[in-house]
Amino acid sequence: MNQRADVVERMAELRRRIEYHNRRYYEHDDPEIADADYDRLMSELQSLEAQHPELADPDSPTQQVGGRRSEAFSPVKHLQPMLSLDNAFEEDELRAFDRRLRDRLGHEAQLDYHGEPKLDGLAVSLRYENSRLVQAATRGDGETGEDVTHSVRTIAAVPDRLRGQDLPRHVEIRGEVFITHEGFRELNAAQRRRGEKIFVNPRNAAAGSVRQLDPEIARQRPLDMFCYGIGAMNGGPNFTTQSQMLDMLQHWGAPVSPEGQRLSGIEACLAYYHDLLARREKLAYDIDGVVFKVDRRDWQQRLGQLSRAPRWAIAHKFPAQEKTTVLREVQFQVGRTGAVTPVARLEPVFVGGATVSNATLHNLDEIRRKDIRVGDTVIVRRAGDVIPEVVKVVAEQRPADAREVEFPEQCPVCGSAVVREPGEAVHRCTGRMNCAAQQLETLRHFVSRGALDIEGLGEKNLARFFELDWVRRPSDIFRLHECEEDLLALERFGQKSVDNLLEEIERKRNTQQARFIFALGIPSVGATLAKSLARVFGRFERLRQAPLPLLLTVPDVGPAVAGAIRDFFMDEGNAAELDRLFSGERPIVFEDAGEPDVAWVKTLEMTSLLTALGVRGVAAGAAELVARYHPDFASLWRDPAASVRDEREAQRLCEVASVLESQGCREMLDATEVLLRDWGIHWTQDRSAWHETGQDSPLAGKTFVLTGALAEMTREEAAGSIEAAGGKVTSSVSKKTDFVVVGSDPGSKADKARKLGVTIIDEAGLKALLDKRNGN
DNA sequence: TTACCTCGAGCTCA
DNA sequence: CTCGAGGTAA
Repeated sequence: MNQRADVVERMAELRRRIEYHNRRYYEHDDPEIADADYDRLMSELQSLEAQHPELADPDSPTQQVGGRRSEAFSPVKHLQPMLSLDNAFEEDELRAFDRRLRDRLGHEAQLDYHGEPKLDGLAVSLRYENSRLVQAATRGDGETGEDVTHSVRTIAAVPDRLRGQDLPRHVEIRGEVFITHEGFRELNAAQRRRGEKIFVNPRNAAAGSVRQLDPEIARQRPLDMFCYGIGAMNGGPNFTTQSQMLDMLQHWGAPVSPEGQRLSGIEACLAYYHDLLARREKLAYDIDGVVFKVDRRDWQQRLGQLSRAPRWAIAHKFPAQEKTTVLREVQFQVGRTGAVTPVARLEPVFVGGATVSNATLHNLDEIRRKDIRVGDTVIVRRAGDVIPEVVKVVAEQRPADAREVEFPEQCPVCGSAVVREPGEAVHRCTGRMNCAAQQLETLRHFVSRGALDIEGLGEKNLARFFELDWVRRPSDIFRLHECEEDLLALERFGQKSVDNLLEEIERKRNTQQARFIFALGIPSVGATLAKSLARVFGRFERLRQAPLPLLLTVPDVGPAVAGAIRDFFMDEGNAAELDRLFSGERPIVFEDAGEPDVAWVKTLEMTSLLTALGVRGVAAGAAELVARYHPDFASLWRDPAASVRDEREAQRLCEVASVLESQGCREMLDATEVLLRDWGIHWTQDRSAWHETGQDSPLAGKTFVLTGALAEMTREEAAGSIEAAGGKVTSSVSKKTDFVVVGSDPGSKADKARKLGVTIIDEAGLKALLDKRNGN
């Protein structure tokens, strides 16, 4: 069977040739063959590998990420998510960070940190496999970014291959791509010479360059990079500190900031911060703060991370740049829900890398608090990275004719009364769908991305159609085809545009219920809640008909939200609009009209059964629980072995029990108690509370006193956990107290505990106790 | 909120 | 060539 040997040989040859051409391309920027020929080699190899899976090889070039011409901007999943950093703006916050860490680590002496400047560029993750750069990706949402290999590869500072021995099989190196001041000046000079666009700041120039499609343009741009961390890594050397890791990166040939320093203790960090702040102007590139990381890796690991940022690092931001400018006017914008927002129109001023001409003033209280008047000279900054903010008024420069801001009593758009609900900061226009602003905003929301997502119906076009009276409410969108002629007559609307738009609208007649519910723009119903409403009710019509108590059974729906939903559907205008959307020749059609959630149906049954039995006021959660796990309601009371799966559920069962108690349903109450006891829970009538009586809990029967603020939970939460574990929480320390849990800033209870010789533990100690009990 | 890139399509002039 | 839309980043 010579054929097989031939195949093996051909595959080896293909792999060799592809690797050779990869080297020419990647390392020497000097491809020898045309793309098409290269692709032919690649596809032949791919098809051979597909036919002979037993000959596949993980090291084959077909398995390499990035390939030769990875698809520009296609999504890339980071092997390890790219986290963001927690920010500190004041010294206090930095000190609090240090304190938090030392408490958590139980480390009284000072901590070693690694400090480095926080560059103002864009974050990029480089992926090296077998020492070769195979892929570069932007940060994206932290999980998934965009493939920018084609342009990042052209950055001189980014090595195509890592040097040295003991390299990892693969590694993600994280860093910041930026442009120096000098590079920026030269780039703009060149742009001007060529009559091309001038960039407003180095950051945008860098970001723009990285997202150039043509790598040759990127190559002309003075992009630079500093690396500061490692994501996923497989193999390679061990390192025990952040500083060591950076040394290692440098050793591999990756660019690392020369400003990085190891710092002992938080005072050294502050000194470092002030030093860099003073030298900020003299640095070759823009920085917007300093990053501090716990130097020891094992401590980093012990500290772990929160949802979005590691606990062991923080960015100490420089104060935002501020400028003064003149407030020309205050205008009032009316939003979708009628909220009237004051907006400052400012004399344009360049601050923090961008031109600011508008800034929200939030509400009337804010205006009065800052005593902002029209004509005032104000201090403006770009706070928290992006949103412009009027910091304060320069009182000395107030002109004699400065005007106080008068909040309109009538809506500036429709003239309806503007009211302010007691307890709310916002003013609202009462015009509802009679108000053009609210109509237009409603439409904008309806077609927006998370909603029906009608492409081609962007802000500009929508506003045009609105003014022409073609589209005043959502149902009009689906009648646009009736004005096809008029559409064609419009400026910049040819046959193609019209076809595309009408086809898109036609497509979006079919949609999902969650999108549609979100699209309606019911106050406090966002994308997430819309999803759960769709799931729970199964059919839109049921949601529409749902009475208040049913709405309240939905997770995350409380009285306010339930009321808002009810009000929306009760409104006659809304009802008529919905009828229009669902009637006619081609109504809105749901692709996912399904049956309601079984648990929810059971909840309803359960609720009505309890009601029939004369039990009133059963908590929604309890009803939901019972319904979910005991679909045959009656069996619950017959089968005490039925499982209750966790403490929350047990607690809810207790709620049922307390209702049963109050309603005098003795028989059912007894059954409930048996059920709870079976799970090791003792329900006490007097407290309507519950706790575990299990013997294996170290907390069982112990008495706790809590004092001081806890970092991770409130005292109430801690008390809840202790009771759940069978312990007891009291308010004052006595000889009978077993443990005193001391948080930060403890009161006199800690002293008393010391005097009485009661065991003192901290939050970590308490957690340890609780964990032990959860077993395992 | 602003700045930037890409894409499709219309507009304009040769 | 120019515009609007759509997307991304900070």
